[in-house]
Amino acid sequence: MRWSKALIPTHKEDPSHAETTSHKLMLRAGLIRRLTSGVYNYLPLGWRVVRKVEAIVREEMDRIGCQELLMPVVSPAELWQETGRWDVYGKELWRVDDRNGRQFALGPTHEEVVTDIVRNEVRSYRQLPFTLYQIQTKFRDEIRPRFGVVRAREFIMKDAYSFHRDEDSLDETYKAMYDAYCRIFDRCDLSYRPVEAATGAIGGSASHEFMVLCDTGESEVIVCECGYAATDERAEGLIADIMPVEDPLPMEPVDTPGMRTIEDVSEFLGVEPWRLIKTIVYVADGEPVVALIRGDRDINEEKLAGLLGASMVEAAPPGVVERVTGAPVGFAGPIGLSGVRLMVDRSVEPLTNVVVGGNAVDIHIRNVNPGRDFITDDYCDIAMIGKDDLCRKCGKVMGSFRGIEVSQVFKLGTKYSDSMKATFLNENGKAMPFVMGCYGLGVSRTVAAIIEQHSDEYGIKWPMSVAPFEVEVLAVKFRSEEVREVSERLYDDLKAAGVDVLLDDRHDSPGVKFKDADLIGIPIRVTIGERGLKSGTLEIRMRKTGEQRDLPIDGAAAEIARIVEEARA
RNA sequence: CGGGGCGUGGCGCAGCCCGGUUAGCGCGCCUGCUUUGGGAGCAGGAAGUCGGAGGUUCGAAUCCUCUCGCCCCGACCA
Repeated sequence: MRWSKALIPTHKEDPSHAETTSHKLMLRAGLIRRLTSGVYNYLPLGWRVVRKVEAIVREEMDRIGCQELLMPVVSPAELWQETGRWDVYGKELWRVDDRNGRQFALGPTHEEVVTDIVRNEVRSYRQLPFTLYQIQTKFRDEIRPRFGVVRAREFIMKDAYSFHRDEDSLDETYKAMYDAYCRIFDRCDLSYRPVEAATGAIGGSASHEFMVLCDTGESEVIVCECGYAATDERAEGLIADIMPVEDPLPMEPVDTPGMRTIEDVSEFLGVEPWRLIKTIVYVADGEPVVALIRGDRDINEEKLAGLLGASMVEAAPPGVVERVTGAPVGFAGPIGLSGVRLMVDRSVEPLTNVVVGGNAVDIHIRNVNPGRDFITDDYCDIAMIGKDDLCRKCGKVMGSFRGIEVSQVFKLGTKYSDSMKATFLNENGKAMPFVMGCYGLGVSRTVAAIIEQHSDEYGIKWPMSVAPFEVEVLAVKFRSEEVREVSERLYDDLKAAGVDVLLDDRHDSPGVKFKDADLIGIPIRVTIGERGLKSGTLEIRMRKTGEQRDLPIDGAAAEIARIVEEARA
């Protein structure tokens, strides 16, 4: 490609509305342009990178025996209603109507569609297992798109779905996919970490996310030196017990007029928040549930939903709270409740003489003792992880880092095959639901993640494996016949050698061309100028290390092609 | 959805508070000449319904009302 003919619109100044490194550089280097909030054009340079990443993904998917296919972006509402996700997915599911008012979803993920294919086409256990994948534009109507393509409403994703006769077979593919993902991110030269993850709206029994380490990342990961790593939504920890040993005192109701929050009550009664029990009423798939946790901690709704086996858990509306507790919001407590399931976090167990809501207006109760004043069958973990929590595996204090979630894999089990009645016949002729796994990888997000980890104050430093071009031939003073001739010959020779090469043949001043070269970050820059030509040399410079040296013009193309070959992943 | 901010040639911004010639600046773009190893110089030039609608006024980029869009923080969320 010749720069003079290419659409590579670079900018000298940072765009005013971009905050993160990758967002700024993708705009400045002419990789992307915003069309509207959370929706981007991929310009030629950006698209070349996307294609390189896709190629790596395809190679690694094909290597473990996956088959590529393409499903439609648009799918009918009925399919989503079969699994209940038409309602569960919420506003993030981008819905559209056709001219007859029929409803459709723009696919955010394709479990329903792929399961529909498989239930119609696959009959026998002999055909199992297999994995289908696609690379496609996905839609999620994000509540707040941000950071350029990192959280976009329209983005490019690789999604794969595996089908099995049993859990063992799923485990095998899950492991193979996990390993393939490691190879993909290694080849993209990313520093990443797989971590245990929550399953969220996709559902299923186990899940990992691959996190690219990055301070501006949106996700928080909890890690322990023993090797434990999980997202903050998923992480389990031991909440340090700070309750001193006390003798239980008799319960005592107290007037707390208008004191509805932990903060209010804590201040009003002069007790620390951890000496209160927070009581929250939820509605889980239509059923009210009461959750208890130490007053200074928060409930993790994700964990609560998991333990209840519910697909949707949300804070109960005031009406439900009143019906369940007999009091308006702000005075709920565990004492005297009946006919409602009680979920008690482990942090409550060691508490003595604490304050709870009195289930009556303007009343709280002091000196409540779990086990004596209310009973639970079992203490569970429904706590949002906290800063000083200890590792459950080794007991040490855990740390955290921030990251960009570039992919997530799930063991779905039969969640979708059950609700969509997707079955195969086993050896005994019995209809069994497919056991499924699904495996997403954000391609466009991966591109941004690579930039986050590979840039400096001057611009991007592409790894060879994903660079839009492998070599840039920078002709200083392209008007000079000698320079032009050598540049053109090198350009042709490199192309002939199968190297992706960009020739900067613009009639601009050297400064402009050097700055642009640094900005777009092609791994190898070859500078051809009158200065070097006098001694029969050209200069080769590595963007990543800054290392540079002169090469004799004769044989330069072969030498450069060799270096490129060596650096390809 | 709550809070904050911003919409002025392609990009980055000034002007607005305190209304008053043809709305400016830097970069970019076009033409010509010179220049060519780290964002060149000179000369000439094109390009803006000041986000949109309504209002106040003799007069609105500027004041008022409504509206649309964009960004940030939060809530939320594979």
